[in-house]
Amino acid sequence: MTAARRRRPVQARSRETVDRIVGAARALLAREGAAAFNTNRLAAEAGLGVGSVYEYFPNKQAIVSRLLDDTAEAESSAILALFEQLEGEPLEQVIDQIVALTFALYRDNVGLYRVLWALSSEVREVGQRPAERLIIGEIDRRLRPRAAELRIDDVALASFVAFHMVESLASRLAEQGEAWPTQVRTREITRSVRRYLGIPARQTC
Amino acid sequence: MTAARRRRPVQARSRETVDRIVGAARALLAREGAAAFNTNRLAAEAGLGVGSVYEYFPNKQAIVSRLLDDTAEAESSAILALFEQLEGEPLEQVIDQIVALTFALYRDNVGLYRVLWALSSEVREVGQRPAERLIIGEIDRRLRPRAAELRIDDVALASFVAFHMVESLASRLAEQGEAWPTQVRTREITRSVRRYLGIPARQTC
Amino acid sequence: MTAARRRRPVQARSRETVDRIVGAARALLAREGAAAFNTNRLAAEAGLGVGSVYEYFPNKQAIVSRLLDDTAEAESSAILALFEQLEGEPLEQVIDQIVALTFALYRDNVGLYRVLWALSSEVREVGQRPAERLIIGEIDRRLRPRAAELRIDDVALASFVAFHMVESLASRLAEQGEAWPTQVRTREITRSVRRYLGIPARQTC
Amino acid sequence: MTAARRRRPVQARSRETVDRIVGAARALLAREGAAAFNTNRLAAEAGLGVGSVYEYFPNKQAIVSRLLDDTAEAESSAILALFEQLEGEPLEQVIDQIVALTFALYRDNVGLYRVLWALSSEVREVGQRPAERLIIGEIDRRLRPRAAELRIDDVALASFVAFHMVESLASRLAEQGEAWPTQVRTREITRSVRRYLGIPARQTC
DNA sequence: GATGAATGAGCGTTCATTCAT
DNA sequence: GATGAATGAACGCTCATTCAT
Repeated sequence: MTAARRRRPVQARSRETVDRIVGAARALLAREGAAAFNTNRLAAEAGLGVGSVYEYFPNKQAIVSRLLDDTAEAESSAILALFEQLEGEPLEQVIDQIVALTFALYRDNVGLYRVLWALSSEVREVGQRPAERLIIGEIDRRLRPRAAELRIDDVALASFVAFHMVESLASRLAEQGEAWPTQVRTREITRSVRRYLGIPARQTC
Repeated sequence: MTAARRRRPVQARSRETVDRIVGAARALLAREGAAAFNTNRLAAEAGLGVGSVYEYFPNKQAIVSRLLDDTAEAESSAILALFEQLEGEPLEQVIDQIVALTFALYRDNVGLYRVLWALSSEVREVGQRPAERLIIGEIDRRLRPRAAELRIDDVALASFVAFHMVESLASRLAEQGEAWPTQVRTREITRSVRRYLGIPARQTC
Repeated sequence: MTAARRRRPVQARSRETVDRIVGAARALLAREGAAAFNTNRLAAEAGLGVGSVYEYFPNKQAIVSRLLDDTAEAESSAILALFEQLEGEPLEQVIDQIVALTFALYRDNVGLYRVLWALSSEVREVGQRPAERLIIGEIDRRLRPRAAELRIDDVALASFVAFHMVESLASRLAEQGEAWPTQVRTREITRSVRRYLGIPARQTC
Repeated sequence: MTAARRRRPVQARSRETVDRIVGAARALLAREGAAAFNTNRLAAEAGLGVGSVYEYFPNKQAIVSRLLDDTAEAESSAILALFEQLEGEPLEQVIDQIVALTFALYRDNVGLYRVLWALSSEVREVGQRPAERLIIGEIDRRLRPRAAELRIDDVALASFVAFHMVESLASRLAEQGEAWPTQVRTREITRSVRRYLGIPARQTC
């Protein structure tokens, strides 16, 4: 237990320093963009020496990857958590809520994503991202029981399209804050997926 | 007229050189990627001195912007030409053809776009791109007469969403060549927009 | 005596740690070369923290110097021991044996010497190395009684030249394993010194 | 001819710049040692920007190699020229002159060689250096006709040993300016080779 | 207008050394 | 005495940009 008490703070310190670096990277990127994101500035932003950054990350690209992974992980785990929470709820409800959450997440992170995108030339192909596969799987699982009723031939394709429809419309509409209010934009995304999946709109009872 | 005759060749020469630079940039980017794209390599690829490149472009970013604009312009003018050619055709037909063309364009250019995007961290806001506005305007113009029939409240929003739905699904599905055949993917995009716009599936009733 | 008994183990511990560091340095250098020889790697190799290395050596150069000294000391003490063992033997015999030993030592250590030399740009002048002086002194002592007979004017010079002739030919020939067999190479070095010193070839007259 | 006149100055300029870099490298190395030899200091010493250095050399190591090659080339061509000039002269004469030249060359360059040695960890093996092979070949060519008379069994071995004997004694003795005068030192090297090769000393007629 | 040698700020990265624990 | 996380000066090298020709 003494050993544990001794080792724990060290690990905690490490994690803390890594978090400081990642946090500084996020802040720097958000505040000053990709052009200002260099290892010396990053270290300064984190309140560390450059060497310390390299104590925890093998190179600059690894920091970008970490940021990319962290952000994707945060988003997908939020979405998967909501899926879980909505287990058993009717599809209509699920769509409403997932769309609202996706939209909110994009509104907060789309700038960061853009910059990260620009920094990592070697991006994983769409559809290869593990988080994406999990979410599409979740959609697939809910769609499959109602496939016949909704006249969906290829559930995998429908899930893929539904996911990307929500994700890309959310990202595109997230930037249109001046043209339409939030509620209008989310309702429009909801309507898109519902109609795509052949789910009758609630209002037309 | 004498003056014009004298200036014309010079301007023609200029245009030609600019085209050579832009062409070389496109070729270099396609062949060796964003990392190899620097002004010295570009000048060599274009068969010019570096100085000559700076005679026609104030800086590197201007070349990237020009490439971005040229590509967007080529795409949108192809789409706008198709719109014009389909003037008077029923919406159903128009959607089919435009989707097919958009998908084909994306399949060919998505690599170049990715690389250009990575190079220009300061990208114009979505919705600000002039080509995009023109296409959305074209959609708007065709949608407006049938707005009542299709129960579309906000035609501008519907046009925006329809455009981005096609564009983003095309870009996402363009990379899924191994999962589904081309025809299946384009049909699915077509179905998405049709359903979104409330156009009944049986196109030829 | 109590004080001595208390200090001794501490000093013994110190010596042991120093030996561990020096041994690790030698191993690291032999295994991975000069480029991989840095204080962090060395500490890891020695199973110590970097700080501990600095407890025993003021800086990196001191470790290199120590290694250099240790190796030179090992070599020269082997040679001096052989000289002592051959006390009273005829010069011809002594030369044979010393050459054979020198050649063997070089064949084993030339790689380490090369690497150490590359690491220490500030090397002592030739002739200043204490071990060298001792060996040259030993040669001098044996040569002096026979100086008249061998018609040697300047015994100090002859000793210096004889030493360096053996040492440098040994180091050069040590790398020519593919061109000539070991016995041929050592015989040639022996012949060189003998002739230089004017010792007639038929050793056992 | 106009083209030639135009191109020539450019090539001349290039060569001049390369020479400036090489000269600066030599001066810097000689004056401040290996530790001060870095690309920025070198560029400053040459009165150029760092970039210009990299216009002519792919990396730092290439400059060291160039220096090494230049120095070896200068030395060996001086020696080979002397060999040529002494064509037909008796071996005794040749040895005298070659030793004197070698000694003089070493006295001037031994410091530079030491530093270059330290900078290039990946040094060519002894015996692999092309200049060395040429000189040994030259010795071999002169020794062969007299091999029987001098009772030399293996001319190749004798040439190798003679070369390295002169070279290494020259380099070792070059640093002993305070112990013995130049003439004494060169005479001792000459005596060494003569005796090694079995050539009777001039003085003992 | 064209050239390309020259530039040098600034990058990513290393590693000898320190010092709080 | 031991530790190893933290440091930051300094390195090798790149490449957008300039300017004398």
